[in-house]
Amino acid sequence: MTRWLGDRELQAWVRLIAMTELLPGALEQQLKRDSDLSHFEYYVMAMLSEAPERTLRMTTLAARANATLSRLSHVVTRLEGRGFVERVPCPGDKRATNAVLTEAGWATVVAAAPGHVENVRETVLDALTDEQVDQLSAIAGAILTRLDPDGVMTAPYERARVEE
Amino acid sequence: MTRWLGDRELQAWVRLIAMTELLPGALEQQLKRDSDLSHFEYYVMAMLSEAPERTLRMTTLAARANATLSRLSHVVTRLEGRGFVERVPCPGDKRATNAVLTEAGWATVVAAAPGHVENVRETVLDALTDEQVDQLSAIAGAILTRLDPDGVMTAPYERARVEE
DNA sequence: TCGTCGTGGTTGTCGCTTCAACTAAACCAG
DNA sequence: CTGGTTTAGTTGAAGCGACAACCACGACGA
Repeated sequence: MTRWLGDRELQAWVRLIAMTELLPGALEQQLKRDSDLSHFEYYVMAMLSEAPERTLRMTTLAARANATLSRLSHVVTRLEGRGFVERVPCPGDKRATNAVLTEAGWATVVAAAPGHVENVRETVLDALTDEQVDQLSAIAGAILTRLDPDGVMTAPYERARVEE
Repeated sequence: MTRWLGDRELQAWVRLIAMTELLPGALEQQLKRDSDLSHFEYYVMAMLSEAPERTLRMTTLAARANATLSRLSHVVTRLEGRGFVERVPCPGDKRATNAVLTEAGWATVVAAAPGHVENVRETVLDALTDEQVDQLSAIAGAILTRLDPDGVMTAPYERARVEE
């Protein structure tokens, strides 16, 4: 016997769906327009920009960006073509590949960041009270526990950040 | 001067991103596996199943499913090929097309629904307290105000629902 | 040191979404 | 009722992601 959704559950659910459907588009659009990057490309480069040496193993980077290795590989190929990232064979393990953010890539992320952050503020954070921001954090955290039990994706942010 | 994100804001943001990245995949996977439908296909058919006569104008349906007309058109073409939906010229306005859910389509949604709802419960609702469900509703509502000011997408659900 | 299994990564193909162009019908001004 | 604009929808090409097949290297037991 199925437990159907009550009114409040249904409302929360429908809104969540609508949000997850709409939000990516909004981010995508701004980044594409202002910096000619997809959100995923931006995110990948952002992860690299914060890594020591601006370098990360493909596998690690994939986990951080929550992508399959395949997806990442394709994207890195494109980013490499645009001169934003470089592939460097990993010394020590010859199977492995390191992705390194180039100077041009760094400049691109740095240029894209303010607009992106501004967009995030406008569409999400500024719409919420401080209290709601914390609630959202807790809620998303709880859901992620189901979705991504190992917390691979958010792990690097769980600790306090030093700076941007 | 950019207002960077504080720790709590950053945490909420990263988690939100992770969630919006992971959630669609989780839904997709279950529906694909159990009913051979994409979430979007399911949603389109679900909208039709609740409409009077199981019929909706393409434009209306697109708004309800938060899709472009183009995307919807392609999907309806595929669903038509599988015998789940039929296109019927709209009497009254010869420009318009009505999409109608067939008997087979109806049967398919009805069969898919319980598993889908169960999945939604498991991955989202059961992870939250009753209080959090309401908070989520409010938060998503606030964000949607920015994302979709006219509330086209969620409108049909804003009023109390009769049943599933 | 050889065979086997597991890991890290790449590549090709297919399906879906987006975008731009296009058709056709309705509306409307004069 | 004529020409221009808006609305409704379709279509084809192009790009991206998922999946599966694949290769290369490393680890490990015999």
